[in-house]
Amino acid sequence: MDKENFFERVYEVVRQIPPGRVTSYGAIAEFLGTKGSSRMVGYAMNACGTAWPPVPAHRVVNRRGLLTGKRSFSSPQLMQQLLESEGVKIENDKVVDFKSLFWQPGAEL
DNA sequence: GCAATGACTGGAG
DNA sequence: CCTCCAGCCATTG
Repeated sequence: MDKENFFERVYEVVRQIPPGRVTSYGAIAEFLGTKGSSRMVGYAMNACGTAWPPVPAHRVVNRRGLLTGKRSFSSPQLMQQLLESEGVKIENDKVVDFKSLFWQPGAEL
Protein backbone atom coordinates (compact mmCIF):
# COMPACT_ATOMS: atom_id res chain seq x y z
CA MET A 1 0.00 0.00 0.00
CA ASP A 2 1.35 3.42 -0.94
CA LYS A 3 -0.16 5.09 2.10
CA GLU A 4 2.11 2.94 4.23
CA ASN A 5 4.87 5.18 2.95
CA PHE A 6 3.70 7.99 5.20
CA PHE A 7 3.26 5.71 8.20
CA GLU A 8 6.68 4.14 7.75
CA ARG A 9 8.22 7.61 7.78
CA VAL A 10 6.71 8.14 11.22
CA TYR A 11 7.73 4.68 12.39
CA GLU A 12 11.28 5.23 11.20
CA VAL A 13 11.62 8.41 13.25
CA VAL A 14 9.98 6.90 16.34
CA ARG A 15 12.32 3.92 16.17
CA GLN A 16 15.26 6.34 16.30
CA ILE A 17 14.11 7.78 19.61
CA PRO A 18 16.78 6.91 22.23
CA PRO A 19 15.61 4.98 25.35
CA GLY A 20 14.57 7.12 28.26
CA ARG A 21 13.66 9.93 25.87
CA VAL A 22 10.31 11.15 24.53
CA THR A 23 9.09 13.35 21.71
CA SER A 24 5.90 15.04 20.58
CA TYR A 25 3.73 14.33 17.55
CA GLY A 26 4.25 17.84 16.26
CA ALA A 27 8.04 17.40 16.32
CA ILE A 28 7.75 14.26 14.21
CA ALA A 29 5.23 15.83 11.86
CA GLU A 30 7.43 18.86 11.42
CA PHE A 31 10.49 16.69 10.80
CA LEU A 32 8.57 14.84 8.10
CA GLY A 33 7.50 18.15 6.58
CA THR A 34 3.85 17.52 7.41
CA LYS A 35 3.75 19.90 10.34
CA GLY A 36 0.02 20.52 9.94
CA SER A 37 -0.59 16.78 10.02
CA SER A 38 0.33 16.30 13.66
CA ARG A 39 -2.87 14.32 14.08
CA MET A 40 -1.84 12.01 11.28
CA VAL A 41 1.27 11.09 13.26
CA GLY A 42 -0.99 9.87 16.03
CA TYR A 43 -3.13 8.12 13.46
CA ALA A 44 -0.05 6.33 12.14
CA MET A 45 0.73 5.28 15.69
CA ASN A 46 -2.71 3.77 15.91
CA ALA A 47 -1.62 1.40 13.16
CA CYS A 48 1.85 0.88 14.62
CA GLY A 49 0.69 -2.53 15.79
CA THR A 50 0.53 -3.57 12.13
CA ALA A 51 4.03 -2.20 11.44
CA TRP A 52 7.23 -4.21 11.64
CA PRO A 53 9.62 -4.10 13.37
CA PRO A 54 7.62 -2.96 16.42
CA VAL A 55 7.51 0.78 17.04
CA PRO A 56 8.21 2.21 20.54
CA ALA A 57 5.09 4.34 20.43
CA HIS A 58 5.27 4.68 24.21
CA ARG A 59 8.06 7.22 23.65
CA VAL A 60 5.70 9.41 21.65
CA VAL A 61 3.50 11.71 23.70
CA ASN A 62 1.68 14.97 23.11
CA ARG A 63 3.32 18.37 23.63
CA ARG A 64 2.39 18.39 27.34
CA GLY A 65 4.03 15.02 27.83
CA LEU A 66 0.64 13.49 28.53
CA LEU A 67 0.27 9.81 27.63
CA THR A 68 -2.66 10.47 25.33
CA GLY A 69 -2.17 7.26 23.38
CA LYS A 70 -1.95 4.85 26.28
CA ARG A 71 -5.61 3.96 25.82
CA SER A 72 -4.84 2.66 22.33
CA PHE A 73 -2.19 0.32 23.69
CA SER A 74 -2.77 -3.36 24.31
CA SER A 75 -2.99 -2.42 27.99
CA PRO A 76 -3.43 1.21 29.10
CA GLN A 77 -0.79 0.84 31.80
CA LEU A 78 1.68 -0.81 29.44
CA MET A 79 2.81 2.53 28.03
CA GLN A 80 3.55 3.99 31.45
CA GLN A 81 5.25 0.81 32.54
CA LEU A 82 7.54 0.76 29.51
CA LEU A 83 8.52 4.40 30.05
CA GLU A 84 9.26 3.87 33.73
CA SER A 85 11.23 0.79 32.77
CA GLU A 86 13.45 3.06 30.66
CA GLY A 87 13.94 5.55 33.48
CA VAL A 88 11.14 7.94 32.53
CA LYS A 89 9.07 8.89 35.54
CA ILE A 90 5.33 9.15 34.97
CA GLU A 91 2.93 11.01 37.21
CA ASN A 92 -0.79 11.44 36.65
CA ASP A 93 -0.42 9.93 33.14
CA LYS A 94 2.16 12.52 32.15
CA VAL A 95 5.95 12.53 31.78
CA VAL A 96 7.89 14.13 34.63
CA ASP A 97 10.39 16.77 33.46
CA PHE A 98 9.09 16.22 29.97
CA LYS A 99 10.91 19.18 28.44
CA SER A 100 14.21 17.78 29.71
CA LEU A 101 13.53 14.32 28.32
CA PHE A 102 12.25 15.79 25.07
CA TRP A 103 14.11 14.49 22.02
CA GLN A 104 13.91 16.14 18.63
CA PRO A 105 14.14 13.99 15.47
CA GLY A 106 17.39 14.56 13.61
CA ALA A 107 18.84 16.56 16.50
CA GLU A 108 21.49 13.99 17.34
CA LEU A 109 21.52 11.87 14.22
C1' DG B 1 -18.24 13.20 -2.12
C1' DC B 2 -19.72 15.13 2.35
C1' DA B 3 -19.79 14.50 7.46
C1' DA B 4 -17.79 12.73 11.44
C1' DT B 5 -13.60 11.27 14.05
C1' DG B 6 -9.03 11.49 16.20
C1' DA B 7 -2.56 8.80 20.01
C1' DC B 8 -2.54 17.02 17.98
C1' DT B 9 -1.06 22.12 18.33
C1' DG B 10 -0.87 27.10 19.23
C1' DG B 11 -2.80 31.01 21.45
C1' DA B 12 -5.27 33.10 25.26
C1' DG B 13 -7.11 33.04 30.13
C1' DC C 1 1.65 24.55 34.45
C1' DC C 2 -3.32 23.57 33.15
C1' DT C 3 -7.80 24.33 30.56
C1' DC C 4 -10.78 26.03 26.73
C1' DC C 5 -11.39 27.26 21.72
C1' DA C 6 -10.54 26.94 16.90
C1' DG C 7 -7.75 25.22 13.02
C1' DC C 8 -5.62 21.24 10.19
C1' DC C 9 -5.26 16.95 7.81
C1' DA C 10 -5.80 12.07 6.51
C1' DT C 11 -8.80 8.03 7.17
C1' DT C 12 -13.34 5.99 7.46
C1' DG C 13 -18.50 5.47 7.09
